[in-house]
Amino acid sequence: MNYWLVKSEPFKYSWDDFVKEGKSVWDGVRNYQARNNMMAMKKGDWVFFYHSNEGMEVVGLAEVQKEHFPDPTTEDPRWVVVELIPIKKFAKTVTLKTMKADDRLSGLALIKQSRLSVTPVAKAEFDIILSLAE
DNA sequence: GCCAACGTTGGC
DNA sequence: GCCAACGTTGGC
Repeated sequence: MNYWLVKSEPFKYSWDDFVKEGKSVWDGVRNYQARNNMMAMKKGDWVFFYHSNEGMEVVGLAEVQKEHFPDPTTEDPRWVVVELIPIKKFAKTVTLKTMKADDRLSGLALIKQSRLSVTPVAKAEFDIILSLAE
């Protein structure tokens, strides 16, 4: 069981859009590191859903429904997608500010590699963020 | 809106 | 294969 974090700009695709559709094919990733992370995702892994640019906070929890398959939005075979389903919206969102201020989260890939759209989250980090969200 | 970080491209 | 130029992302 692994843990991840995906980013989306809420004015393009928000948590509410995600819930409305009931699932999401995470397409459009054109970065090798992010792609590699998606390829490592297993069905049942948990995924934080983060709003970048506006909000800058973790808003909810999702789960990997389908492991990687070719990105239907491109002919290029290098790119893959995963399918995610929403699990729950957090009672309290966890802002980037909060995470940056927490020493226990100083190693978070989200903070260290702010431009990467799909990042791994360690079990310990996952538990801390989850506890901050409840 | 600015700019730092960083990935990608292309000339050599 | 190096590196400068350029484009994109995302925090502030």
